[in-house]
Amino acid sequence: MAPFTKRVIRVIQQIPAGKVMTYGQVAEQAGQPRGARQVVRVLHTMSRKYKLPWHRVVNRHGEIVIKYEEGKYTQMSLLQAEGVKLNTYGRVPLKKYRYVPISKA
DNA sequence: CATTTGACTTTCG
DNA sequence: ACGAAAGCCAAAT
Repeated sequence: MAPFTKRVIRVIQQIPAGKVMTYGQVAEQAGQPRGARQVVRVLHTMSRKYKLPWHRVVNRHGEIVIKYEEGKYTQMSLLQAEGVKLNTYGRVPLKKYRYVPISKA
C-alpha cells in the first residue's frame, strides 16, 4: 500500500471522539492536499480490516455524504453518541467540531 | 496498459 | 446559498 494510505490511516485514528475532520483535511495531513478521494477509498478498504472511526470524517461542509441511506443514519447515530450535535440542515457545525491537529509528523 | 470509479473539492453562473 | 461541471489521484477491472 502507498505510504500515503498509511498516513491517512494514522491521521484518521488520531481524530478524537466528539470531533470531525473533512476528507480534504485528512488528505492534507497525510501529505496530499488533493487526495480527498483517496481518503474515501482508504475508509472503504481499511474500515473493514482495521477499526477506523470513519464516522468522524465528513465533507468540507460538515455534511454526511455517505452514498447509502443506511450509512448516513449509522454515522449520525455514532456522532451523536459522541456528543456531536447536528444542525437543522443535518450538518455538523465545523466551527465547533472541526479537529485541528497540532503535530505535522 | 486504458478505462472506470468514487463516503471529495473548487470554481463558475 | 445552490447546482452543474471540471479537477484530482489511487485502486479496481
